Amino acid sequence: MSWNDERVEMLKKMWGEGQSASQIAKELGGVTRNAVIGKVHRLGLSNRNGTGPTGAPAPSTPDPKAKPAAAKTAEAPAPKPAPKPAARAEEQPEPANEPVAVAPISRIKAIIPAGQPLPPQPSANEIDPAALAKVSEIEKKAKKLTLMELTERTCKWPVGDPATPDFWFCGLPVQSGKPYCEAHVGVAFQPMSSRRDRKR
DNA sequence: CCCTGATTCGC
DNA sequence: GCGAATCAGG
Repeated sequence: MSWNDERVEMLKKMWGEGQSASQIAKELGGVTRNAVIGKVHRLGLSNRNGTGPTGAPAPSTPDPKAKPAAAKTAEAPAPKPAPKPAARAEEQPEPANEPVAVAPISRIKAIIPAGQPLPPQPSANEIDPAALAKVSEIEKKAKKLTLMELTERTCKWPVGDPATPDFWFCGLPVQSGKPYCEAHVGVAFQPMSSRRDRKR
């Protein structure tokens, strides 16, 4: 594979979106994250600075400080949080286990940082009691990861209100293929039969 | 252990 | 120019 225009554009786009090199590599295919990083550097966009619009690329400070290695990645996406998920009283975004397209895991990181609604919130409601019990139990063991700590193999089940400090992601090992751990898969993927219309 | 980006250097 | 190996860190 080579860096044709399309691929470079994709790279630029995703990098600009804050995607990690490994994710970009996966998306592009045929390259490793090293290749992506190498390309990023060659393109001169290693620093996720929006190149100065006024042609002022704001070159790194000519700081003669001896310490070329490890340039702390000081990124501050700081999205605008505040969306009250509780507003979702009417809708019930719980995915069933059929043609449901839960958040594609490769996109989840791209979506969340953008201040978008989070994955299926367990509106503890209408869910198999057994599964629920299981959840509350494993939540004690949850690793309580932050957004940045999530990976393809950590449960992305959100717990709490994003607007409060008591917000975290489950983080337990995911069930192969799914975005959630076993317990959360249990409540997220309800058989259509069990979540029958209870009102709707 | 999982992951991140940064750098080096032979190709 | 490319990217694997390596490094430095979370």
